[in-house]
Formats: sequence, structure tokens, C-alpha cells
Amino acid sequence: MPPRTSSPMPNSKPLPVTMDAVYTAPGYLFRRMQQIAVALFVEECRAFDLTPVQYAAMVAISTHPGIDATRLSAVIAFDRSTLGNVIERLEAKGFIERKPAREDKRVKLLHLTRAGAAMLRDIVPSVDKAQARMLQPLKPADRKALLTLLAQLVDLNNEASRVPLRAEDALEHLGKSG
Amino acid sequence: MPPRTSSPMPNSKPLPVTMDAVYTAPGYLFRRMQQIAVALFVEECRAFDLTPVQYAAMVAISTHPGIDATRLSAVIAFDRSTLGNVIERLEAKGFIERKPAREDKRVKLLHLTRAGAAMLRDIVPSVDKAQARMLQPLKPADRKALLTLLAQLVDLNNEASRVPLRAEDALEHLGKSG
DNA sequence: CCCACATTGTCAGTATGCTGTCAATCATCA
DNA sequence: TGATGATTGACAGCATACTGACAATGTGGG
Repeated sequence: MPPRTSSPMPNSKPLPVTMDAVYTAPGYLFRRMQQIAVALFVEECRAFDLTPVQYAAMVAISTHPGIDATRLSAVIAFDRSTLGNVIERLEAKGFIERKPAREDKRVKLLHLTRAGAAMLRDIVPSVDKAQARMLQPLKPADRKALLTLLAQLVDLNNEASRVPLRAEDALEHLGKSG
Repeated sequence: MPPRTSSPMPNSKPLPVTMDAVYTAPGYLFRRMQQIAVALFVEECRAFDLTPVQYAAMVAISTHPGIDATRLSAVIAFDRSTLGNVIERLEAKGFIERKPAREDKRVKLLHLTRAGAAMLRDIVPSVDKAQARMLQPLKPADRKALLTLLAQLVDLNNEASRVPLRAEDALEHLGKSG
């Protein structure tokens, strides 16, 4: 339960909204929880200098070597413009490589470097620890219930997202250049 | 349920992580849900040109007229540096005023303008619609269950956040300058 | 074959979100 | 009182997010 704002002075004019309405709004709670999730991830993975977004991109490139930026965007449901900068940073850290495609001069294919693959292997336990920590305060049954409902809700709202998840579509056209 | 990545080619070396692990990780789901929440908020409130963060700040200033930026940060659990820019934009839009405090030359007190108060009254139905829409896909009982667990989890993880919610503390010192 | 359209990566611009740092100011204590 | 440390707002720097635009390129229809 979030702390409640108890106004000591009675108000003459009723306010249109209370802080309690904000504290219990799903949008506010999702924002706070996302920030908590990032904070725990960064804390657990400090030694690897990797953000949650960069981690998701690394996993996707690992799973689908030779993917291009646009399809990567669809596979992890991240904005295409944002992803450009993410890829740039991963390349600067030496974790991935960008190689021009032979058949299509527009696209640049993404591959993990040896160092990137090694880092990915090493970071997994820390990531798992962070994911476990953010649900830790709940009882095991509640953790499962929340996770199930959350996964359902994200999936059902997929089209409402600015960048819907399109894992299947993105992979259909893959497989010839790897 | 998120779409599953079915690799057509059997892998010789087992990968350290699968996309499925990413899709079901709480951190990934919270990020996606937060982005969906923002998208729905912006869509419903397009006519008011107000972001979720700006809205929360407006409500807090409305509830606590004469609050300063540091206490506002604690009341809505937003980063103090970020809040500076948010306040600047709200002031530029003419929704709030910043007035120097007489007792303490460092602080600037925040008040809604008449236009800001009017806007806040008008935007509330749109905000409520957005909040309802993001839970809409779930059955009513599931909505309640998710919201309860989410509120619990955010509260229990409060200290893990970079900017913990400190509504009570922040308000203790308020009330003399309004 | 050429033109209209789509796709790809990139960039500019805006808005969070966080880490630091800094000067001005305040509060406290020796 | 005077030095010390804390607080406040501001700022620089990095990393998401999203919008809209753009040039280069690819694709298909006429």
C-alpha cells in the first residue's frame, strides 16, 4: 500500500484529482515498477556495463545471427530509431559487428563477436538474479499469478504498443544470410 | 502468451539464453507494459499536449500548492534532475508558476496557474479512459488481482528504486508557505 | 525500361531517467 | 562568529523512447 496523503487543512474547493488516484493508477505503477526493474538490473550487472535494452538486443542477435536492425526491432519490440543508437554502443564496446549485406546494399547484418558471446554467457546468472529479486517480495504463488497476468496483458495490448512485437513475421524472411 | 521463436535449424552449440527467457522475464514485461501505458495515455490526451509525467506533477502541485521541486520529486518518486526539465516545460506552457520563497533564497515554490487548474479539471476524464483501456483486455477479476499485486510489489520494492516514494516525509515540512 | 512506391538506416528534435558536479545558500556546532 | 557540512536548483553527460524526415536503395507495374 502506498503512503497516503492526509491533508491537514479541509479544502473549500474539491480538487479534481487526489494523489491517491495517481498512486493507484496502473500507468503510474507500471512506470515505477519499470524503474525499479532497471535499477535492480543495473545493480546486479554493474560489472558487465550492460543495460536491459542492450541485453535484450544481445540475446536476439545471439538467437538470430545475421539479423538486420529493422527485424531486430520487431523481434524485441523496441523502437527502430532508438535501436540504432543501442547497436552503435554495442559495436563500440566490441560486443557485436555490423556487416553490409551482399544482396541488399541498404541493410547491415548483425553478429555477436567472440567477446560478445563470452560476455553473454557470463552475464546470464546476474540477469536471472535481478529478475528474481524484483519479484522476491511477493509470495511464490503471487509471483506466478502476477507474471501470468502481466504476460497476458502485454500480449493482449500488443497492437496498442507503438512498436508491436512481431517475432514470427520478422523471422519468416530470415535464414538465407547467416 | 508471446509468440514463440521456433528455430528451424538444430543448433550444434546450445545458446546461453533463448528469446523465450526474455519474453517471460518480469523486467522485459514491465518495460513493454510501461511503453503501452504511455502510448495509450498520449493517445487519449493528445488534445491536451500533456505527458504522463507532466500530469503526475500537475496533480501533486494541485494537491500541495507551494511545494518545491525537491519535495515534489519525493511525492511522485521522480528523479530530481529530470523534474527540473518537466517543471520548465510546464511553466513554458503556462500551466504552473515558479516563485522564489521569502525565507529560503534557494527554493522556488510551485503553484498552478488558472489555466493549469482549468486544464487539470478537463483532462481527468481522458486520463481515466487511458488507465481503463490498458487493463480492458483482462477480465474484471483479473484486473483487480493484477492491480493489487502490482501495488504491493511497487510498495515492497520502494527502497530498491533510485528515487523512493517519500510522500509522508516530504509533506511533514510543508504547510507554512502556501 | 522507367516511374511510383516501399524499405533501410540515419538523423534531428523532443521528453524522460539517471549520475555526477557545481555555486549559492542555509543550518549547525565548536 | 566562523568554519563545516547539508540542501537546493541548475547543469553536463549518457541512455532510452518516440516522431518525423531524409537519402540511398530495392521492387513492381505499366
